[in-house]
Amino acid sequence: MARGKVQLRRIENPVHRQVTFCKRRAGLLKKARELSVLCDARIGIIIFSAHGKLYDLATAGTMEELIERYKTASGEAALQGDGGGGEHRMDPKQETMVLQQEINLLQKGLRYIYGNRANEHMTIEELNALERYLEIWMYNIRSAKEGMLKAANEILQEKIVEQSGLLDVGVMVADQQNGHFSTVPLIEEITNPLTILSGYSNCRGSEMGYSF
Amino acid sequence: MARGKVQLRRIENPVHRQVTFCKRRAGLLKKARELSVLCDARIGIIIFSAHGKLYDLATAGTMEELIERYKTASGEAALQGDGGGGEHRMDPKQETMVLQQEINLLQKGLRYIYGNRANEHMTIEELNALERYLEIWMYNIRSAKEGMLKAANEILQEKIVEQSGLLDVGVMVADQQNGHFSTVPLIEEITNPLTILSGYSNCRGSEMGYSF
DNA sequence: AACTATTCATAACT
DNA sequence: TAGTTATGAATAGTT
Repeated sequence: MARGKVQLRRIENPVHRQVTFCKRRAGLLKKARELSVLCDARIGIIIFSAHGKLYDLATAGTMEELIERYKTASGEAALQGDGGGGEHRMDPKQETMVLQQEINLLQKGLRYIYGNRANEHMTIEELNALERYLEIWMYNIRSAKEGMLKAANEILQEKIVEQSGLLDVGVMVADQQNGHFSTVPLIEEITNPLTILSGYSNCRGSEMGYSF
Repeated sequence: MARGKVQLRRIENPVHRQVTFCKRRAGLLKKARELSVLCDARIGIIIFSAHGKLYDLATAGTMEELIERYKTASGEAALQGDGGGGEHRMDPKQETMVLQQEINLLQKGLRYIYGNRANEHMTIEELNALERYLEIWMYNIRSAKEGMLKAANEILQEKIVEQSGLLDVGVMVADQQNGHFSTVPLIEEITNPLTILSGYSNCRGSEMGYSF
């Protein structure tokens, strides 16, 4: 790649080969980290040198998690046959894996926050991932509450349509703007399960115009 | 790398992110193949896109073989397994109880958000509690990140105390407004002291005495 | 998908 | 083993 075009075959000189291995290995891992950050991907790399030494990288969580997820994801549509790549879709098993990964991260986060930070180390990457989860959660939960509020108001509206009027609805709306609305009285009045639909989303809050 | 230096953080524009993901993924796999050939190495790469699609590469044999070899080489000291437990070095049992409660709620929340909402009912009280947890978490995580940034800045400050100074503060401010800052590469690339922002907006932390 | 202007990675050299 | 440099590669923005 410099001072002479590279020949795509094994470097015979052991010294050159070793030097190139170190340099290119570093370059490869750097590229992987960049790709992971830039494009929000999770990447695991396993490198065995010619002499059998292991070098690895896992940009999110642990290599074990990635391997587990890989097995799940590849096990389904393992009929690609090119041995060098393929694409797969999310399926229930894989989603379960993602879920478990998130739970692990959340538990780790809990220990980190409430426990001794000296005993629980989180990388900045894990913290960023956790923060992203939280943003998504926050959005979903607020959407769910909003939906509940809407449903509750409709029910209340029905119940009191022939009675005194719409006074309490205004209160509820005002509370909604605050991000909260009073719960216990509301819960006592709502007797049916509220199924909320806010749209399952992979989006993060910032992309949805939601500012936390 | 071309027509403008790359910013080492997540590409917000989804189209750009997708295009970059494709290009860089191809580049990464090419680099891996080259390294494998040139230096006689065995390389496995697992990539999960942000949307969960799997892309992989195994330069020798199968990925399964590489994984097996990885597990052997990485040592059997891998003792995992804290799935659902509050195994905790911290003594206060009460804290463990609280922790377990939170985990249960969080798991329920995950199932609720990602799973079938018809199978998982959450009361509005639970949603509110979850929201409060998330707010507290968000605060703690951002505090942790801030602390890391601060520590990194102090180290950087020491290293360059006799050098130029305060030029690139704007960059980090922008990053913080975005809620993210890039991680390892950042520390390597930022050569100026960085100013930390304190205080967060749009969050309620009244229970903790935080004003953000 | 194809095309550059640039930046980046690195082979050879020191 | 580490640092420098000339050069080839990768790729961000654009068409």
